[in-house]
Amino acid sequence: MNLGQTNLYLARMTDNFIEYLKNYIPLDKEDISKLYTFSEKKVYEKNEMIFCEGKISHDIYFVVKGCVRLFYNVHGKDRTAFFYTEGQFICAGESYTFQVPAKENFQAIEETTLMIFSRKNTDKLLEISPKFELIARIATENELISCQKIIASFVTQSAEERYKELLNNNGKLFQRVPQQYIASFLGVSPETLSRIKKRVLG
Amino acid sequence: MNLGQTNLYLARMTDNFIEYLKNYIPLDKEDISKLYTFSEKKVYEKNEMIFCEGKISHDIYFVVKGCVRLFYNVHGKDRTAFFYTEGQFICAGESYTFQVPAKENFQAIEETTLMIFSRKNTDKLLEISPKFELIARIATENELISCQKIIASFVTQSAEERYKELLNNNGKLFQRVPQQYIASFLGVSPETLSRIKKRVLG
DNA sequence: GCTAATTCTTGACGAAGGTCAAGAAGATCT
DNA sequence: AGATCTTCTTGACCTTCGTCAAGAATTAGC
Repeated sequence: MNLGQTNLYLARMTDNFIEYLKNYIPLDKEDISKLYTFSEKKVYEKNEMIFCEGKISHDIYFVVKGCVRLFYNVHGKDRTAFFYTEGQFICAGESYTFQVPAKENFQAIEETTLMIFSRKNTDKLLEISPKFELIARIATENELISCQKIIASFVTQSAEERYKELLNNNGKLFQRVPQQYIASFLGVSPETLSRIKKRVLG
Repeated sequence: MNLGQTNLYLARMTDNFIEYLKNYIPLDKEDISKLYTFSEKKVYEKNEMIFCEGKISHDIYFVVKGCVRLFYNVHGKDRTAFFYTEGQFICAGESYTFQVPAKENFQAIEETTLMIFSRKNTDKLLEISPKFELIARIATENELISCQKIIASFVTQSAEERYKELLNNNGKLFQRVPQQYIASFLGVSPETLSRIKKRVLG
């Protein structure tokens, strides 16, 4: 791939970012230019760590392309709690909000392009225009809704039911995410997920 | 209790509501008067249903006094997923945001006083002043953080560990909430919680 | 394309949790 | 306070899941 192609590729990815935000609210050229001024783009390679537990989070990330997993460290083993794909914001909420050390780890599962908004820049954007405040609120609301659904699934469903639902609603995830990560997302061991799969798919 | 006492009591409860909001942001007299104009206070008796699944949610609630449980109906049995106490907002997020039928049920566990904000009034408040937009965003952020913690606890902890943590961080809940509700919140049967209790407390 | 890692599957076994049922303890109502 | 209803506890049994270990399949690196 030559440089010209690479630039074209990155330009398209950046457009995706704006397209995703336009789902929330219309943006004019000035808004878009401000977004670029107050953000930074970064490409992470497969398995690269984006953010590690113990640090204080100063950034909000937006997935332009790729897939990120959120995992926690439990007695040396890691447990995946969430996946972020194109169009989603990533943030270690408690650490970012209250400036306490984070328990979260974020890792790129595949080559992943993120827009990064520092706290300073985010605050500036929120001040500049109520549009960005609205985007922030809607993005937060959407993430809250998906978190509430996950909790509901833990309280109301068996591991097998959660597996079936994930297969129906987000089956592509199985194509891009190692099964062991999905297992812990579903709250079971890799071996159990393997057996559930066999049982369900025959 | 005579009428005079009742009014005094309700006045104090209402002040609590404003006090809680002042934790988010300073409010002047005009803000406070607007909040009263665009909300309604209602007292629910013990075990009274506040909102039932299948309906479309048009309201956000704020707990002034009392305790509310969120539960889902699973094959005729109910599973408690969350408790709301003084100072928290309650909302059937997906239903309220996208106007689809809700899966959530909200029930008062004790006599409970709520401030009710209709969608219409909420939108009006958000338009009137960026202060209310800020309150909305912070309240949403806080609920998101607590949801993320719950998911983390399901993914990283055993039922016994979740029990111990709840005992440490929110032990009062055991004084006001029937144990069977806490059991399903922890993701286990009432019998299992009973055994965990015996094991942990001796 | 071959080798070396890594990941996934399978079996065996033990630990943990669910269910049913019956009795104890606690709450509620008049 | 006594009767009734509900909730909590306990035991027995069974199902499900986790763990360990070994082999199969897939992926990654050279």
